[in-house]
Formats: sequence, C-alpha cells, structure tokens
Amino acid sequence: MSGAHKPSLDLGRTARELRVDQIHPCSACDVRQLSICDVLGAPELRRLADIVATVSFAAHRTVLSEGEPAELLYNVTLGTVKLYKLLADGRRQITGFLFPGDFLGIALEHHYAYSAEAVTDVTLCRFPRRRLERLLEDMPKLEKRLLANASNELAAAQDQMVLLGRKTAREKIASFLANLAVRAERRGQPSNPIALPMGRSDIADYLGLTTETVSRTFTQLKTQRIITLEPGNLVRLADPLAIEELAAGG
Amino acid sequence: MSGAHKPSLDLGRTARELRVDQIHPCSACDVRQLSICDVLGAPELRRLADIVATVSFAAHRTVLSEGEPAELLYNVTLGTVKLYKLLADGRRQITGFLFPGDFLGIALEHHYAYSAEAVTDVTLCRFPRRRLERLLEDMPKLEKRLLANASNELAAAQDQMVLLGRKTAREKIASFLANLAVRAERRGQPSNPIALPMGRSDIADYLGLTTETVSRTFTQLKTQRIITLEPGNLVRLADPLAIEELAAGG
DNA sequence: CGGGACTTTGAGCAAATTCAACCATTGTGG
DNA sequence: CCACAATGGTTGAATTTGCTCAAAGTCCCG
Repeated sequence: MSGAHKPSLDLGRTARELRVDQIHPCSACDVRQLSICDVLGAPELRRLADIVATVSFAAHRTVLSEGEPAELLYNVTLGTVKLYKLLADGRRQITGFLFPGDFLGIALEHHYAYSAEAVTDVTLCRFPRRRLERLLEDMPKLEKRLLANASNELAAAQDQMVLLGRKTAREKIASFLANLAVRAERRGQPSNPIALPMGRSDIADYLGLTTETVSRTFTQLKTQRIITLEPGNLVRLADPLAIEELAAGG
Repeated sequence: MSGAHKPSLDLGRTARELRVDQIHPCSACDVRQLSICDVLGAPELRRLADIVATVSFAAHRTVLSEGEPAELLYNVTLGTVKLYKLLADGRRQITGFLFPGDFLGIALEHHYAYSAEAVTDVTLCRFPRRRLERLLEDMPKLEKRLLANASNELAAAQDQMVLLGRKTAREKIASFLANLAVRAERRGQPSNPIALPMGRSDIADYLGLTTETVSRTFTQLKTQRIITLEPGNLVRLADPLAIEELAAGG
C-alpha cells in the first residue's frame, strides 16, 4: 500500500519543546516582511509581541495534531514544517511544507484540520488563538492580511490538486522542484542549488507517489542532465527551462 | 491522455447571460442562511442589496476564466457550477463543484485563480469587487465570515488532496457520493437519492480518473448492491455504511 | 423515429506500485 | 579506530491498477 506511515515512537509532543519566550521581540524579527506581520506598524507590533511566545521543536516532533482544539496558532520563523493527514490504515497525504514566514493553524470549528510535524529543527512564533482574535478586532489590516493569506493558500491548494490529479511522476517532481525554487527565492535564499530538507518518503507522500518512484524519477532526471544531486541534500537545476516545461505539463 | 478537454465552441460568455438585476432583494433570498450573508442584519443587507445584481447563465456557459482581472465576485443561488484549471495540453482538473450558498471568486493578486463554468442553468448574485471591499470596511462581521469561509474551503481542499493522492478509484467515488450527500443535506435537499447534475467526465476530472474508470466503478458498486442508479441522474446509497467505510479509506 | 451525445463494456497496455535486495552514509560501541 | 548496525536511498523484477483505444449500447430531444 502506498503512503503507509509507520507511526514512529513519539515521546510526547512537549518532551523537547523549548520555550524561549520573548527572546525575539517582533521588531527584530528577520522574517517579518515575509509573514502576516508585514502589515503592522510599530505600535501594533508591540501589542502583538505581548501575546507571542517563541518556541522550538526538534526535527520529527509533532507540533499539533488533527482534531485537537485549535488553541494555539503559529508562524514559522526558522526551519521546515510538514502538514499531513492520515487515513485509517496509515496512508498519508502531506498537504504542504511550511518555511519561514508561513502561517500555521487552519482550523475548522476551532479544531485543527491537519497534523503538523517538524521536518528539521524549527522555531515558531506561537499565538493563543483567543488573544489573537481579540487583537484582530482592533487591527482590520491584520484581518485583511489573513484573508489574503488564506486566498493564496487556496490557490496553491488548487495547483496541488492539478498536480495530484493530472500530472505524471516526472511532472510532479519537476513542479515540486520549481515550486521550492520560487519559494526559496521569495525568502531570499539560494534558489538554484535548492535545499531539500525533507526525505524521499515525505516527497512521495506530498506528490501522491511512492519513495521508489520518487527515487527512480530523480535518477531519470539526473541521467537526462536536467538536474544534478549535490552533497548536502541539494538539487541543482542544470536545465531550468526543461524543469519549467515539465512542471507546466509539457 | 487522461483528463483531455475538448474546448467546446463558446459563443462568448455574455451571449446568453441574462441580467435580472434587483429582482431578488437580499431580504427575500432563500439561500441567505447558507451563504456569507447569514451574518448580516437588515440594514447591512440593504447596503449589500444596493451593490448586487442577479445574473443567470445557461448550462455550459463560462462564468469566469482563470487569469482574468477579478472585478466581479459571485454567490451561487441556484444550480451547479464547476471550477477547473487546465494544463497546456488540455488535461483538466476540476477543483470543486459549487451549489446554492457557495461563494465564488478566489483571486490571487486580483486575478481569478481558476475558471468557472455553469454545469446546469445557474443563477448567481454578482458583486463588484471594489464596492464589496469598500463595504467590508464597515462590516467586520462580513470580513470575519469570509475568512471563516476561506478556512472551510482550505480544509475541504486538503481533504481533496488526500483523495487525489492516496485513495483508490472505489474510495474516490464513495467519498464523492458521501460528500455530495452531506452538502445536499446541509442545503435541505434530499440526501439519499443524490442528484448528480454533472456528467461522468466532470466526475472523472474532479477525482483524477477517466470517464471509463468512473463508469466501471459505478457498475462495480451497483453489482455489489452498494448503490443503485435511478432515472434522472439519481444515485441511491443502498448501503450507506459501506459508502462511509469506503470513503474513509476502508 | 432518428441522430447525436453520453455512457457502458471490452481487450490490451503502460505507468506506477509492490516486494525484495542491495548500497551508502552515519553514528555507536567494542 | 574500526566494525557494524541502523537508517535512508537506490535499483531490479513482477504485479496491478487504472488508462488507452475501440466498439456497442442508452438516453434524450427534436
């Protein structure tokens, strides 16, 4: 069965959660212009800083679980997080990867709609939902920003549906790489040797494939000189145009 | 190639668009409690009515096209609409079906993120985006409602990713039927013999399958006495429990 | 009653999966 | 310091699910 997920031994979510409250006041935040905080002025930022805590999770820790009451919302400031849903028999679909600047905590009737796990060591800004909602009353700009954010995510979700429903394995991998490159660029990070912080099975569960197919497709693209794999989990797009065409469905 | 879409001759979007402005003032709207308008009181509803127009499209007409400037937003009041995206070679992914009460017009940087086409004859409430945005300034409740709406759609999009990436054809069809039943019920419509206003190829493009596989799967479920097909494009869930189990990934 | 579009069924095929073995890297304990 | 276990990644062979191509059947609607 594809996408089967061996539940790894989890010593409990908070076991290695480090609370580093108030070390990073928002005004010094280096991902502010990437995040929803970019619309806030200094006084509003101060009020936000009052309710925020900076927390860290080691790689593979669970940040939040589907179905739990959504009392805490997060903003990624460092590292990579994956969002996923499980079927009863363990099949897993990863619905997204989050990088610095990305917002976390889509809820449905105040319960998380998915689970989230740290891919690498991560640092997050944590907001109590109630207090954030109260703050929103006074900050229509922030509310607008959240709506714009949700719209962007919806558009991305639809692109992902096209990928999952209609693209071949080659096209899926190419789309994935192109997408990572764009997002890395947006964060001001190198976009040509692209960093792949996640493993093959995470990629597989994100693209609706198996690890074997992901691996085979990488080697196929490698032998066709479209990409090269470099040490440190880096992928170089040797032929970015070919990647673009494949990603678009060529 | 699966999902190939023969572009049907289109005589132009507005050719058969009927403008029936102001015939339905919002206060008499029979889908108000299903839509984003449910949070508005009488005075606010009146202001909304001032900027809304009621428009109709015949089946198969294009309501809006991906990439166009998003100057108009809609709310479905009657009929069924499908949202879709195309790849360059014609492969198509339907990203959603909209029924009465559903909101239409997710945009990215003020351009539509997808195309929308009438499945049946439909009637819609149409809002000019700018004027609606201006109205939002005075109606924080409506803005909150739009955000909640976007959250719901995001959760639904993630469920669809699970379906597309990890479910079998049988499970996809079962999930689809279960989902239609829930939504019909929510609208106060019969949920057991379920109406299927869309054709096999729309279902296929929604579930990431081909029409042949959709058809085969229906007959398979029929011979297993899990469903029966009734005249008028109705599907009866003869064994709702089996449908539920299949939909959940059993 | 006839025509066209949609749906169903059939036969063969192909892309991706499954199952299994092997390889590479890394971290650990003797 | 090196052997070796563990983990993750790659490769191979056989299988399977769903697709492609083709034809026949249905259902509207005029």
